[in-house]
Amino acid sequence: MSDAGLTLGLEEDPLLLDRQICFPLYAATNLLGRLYGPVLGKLNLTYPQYLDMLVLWEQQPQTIGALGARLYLDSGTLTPLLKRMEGAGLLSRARDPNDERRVVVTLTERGKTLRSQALHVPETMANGYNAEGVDALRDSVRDLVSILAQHSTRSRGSKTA
Amino acid sequence: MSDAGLTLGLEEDPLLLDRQICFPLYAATNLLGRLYGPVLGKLNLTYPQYLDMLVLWEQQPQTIGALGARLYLDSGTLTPLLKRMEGAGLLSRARDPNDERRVVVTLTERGKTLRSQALHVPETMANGYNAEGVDALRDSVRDLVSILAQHSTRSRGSKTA
DNA sequence: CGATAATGTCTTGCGTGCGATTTAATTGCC
DNA sequence: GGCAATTAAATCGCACGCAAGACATTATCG
Repeated sequence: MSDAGLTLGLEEDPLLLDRQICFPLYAATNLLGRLYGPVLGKLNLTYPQYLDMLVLWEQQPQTIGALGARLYLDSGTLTPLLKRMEGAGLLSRARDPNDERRVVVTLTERGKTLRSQALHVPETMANGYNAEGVDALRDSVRDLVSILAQHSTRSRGSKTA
Repeated sequence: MSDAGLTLGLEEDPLLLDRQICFPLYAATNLLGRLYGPVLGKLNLTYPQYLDMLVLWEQQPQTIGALGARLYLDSGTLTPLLKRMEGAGLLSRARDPNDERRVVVTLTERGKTLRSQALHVPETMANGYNAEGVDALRDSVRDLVSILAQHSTRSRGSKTA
């Protein structure tokens, strides 16, 4: 109805794109995925698959639920993703004999070996940027993630803490 | 081959998930989208559609290219998205008579009116978080975005600067 | 003026993400 | 032991996001 012309100096338009925290995060994620794409493509990995491998290279085997807790994803996303990676020969999926509800993901030799080829990815990506402030930014965003995760009903809260 | 056991104190494993800047950004974006979802659902908007509307509420009409430059997206993403929004009656799309290559996006009355219902979204989302540090974090991520955008061949660089 | 290059959008194919539902297995509870 | 509640994955439908290519329009250059 009105033009909202009553806002004086103090309260600015809350809908300005540049006031949102969500937009830079959204844009940065998209841009980063675009930059990672060609580099990871040489390893026949997509961006989410790469993140999955990072988790598995750290600890392995792991259940789908544990992977999801770490990456803040659920089985609706992970199941098809892992099936593609299984098809690519990077890992195998099998029901946990002790609890047939769970599916345990195990790296194949091919999956383990790929790690050596991935070792250069971080520095390739960092090429050109000075790491100044990046560490602090990463920690700040990580703090935001932990706050957001608390407010999330999904992503099973089976945290270690 | 080897276990990479030669890393002494100085150089840690570059593939640790917690060393990556990309992962918190990825997780934060996903979590944020999940939190925005239900709120925006009441306005029959998705998260990317909401960002689109933020741009259009600021300036309108705009070409698809201009929208893409602002959101760091290309027409491959925007065209189907805008068609859905057109189908929802929020906007109209028409070729620019002065340059038939361009498509100009114009808000309908319904699209303009929706803004008043969206005004409460930012504070609804911020509910619970203290804005302490959020502004600084937003600016830091924005700086990262502008750096990433420079390295991106896509997202037509027709910047105002 | 005509051929060619550049530009802006559309289309296609594929891989996520997510809400919602379904199915199977385990836990609780009596 | 038996049955409801809970849990873990899988499945389904939909909406992105992107690379690559197709297409029409405009600009450029000889």
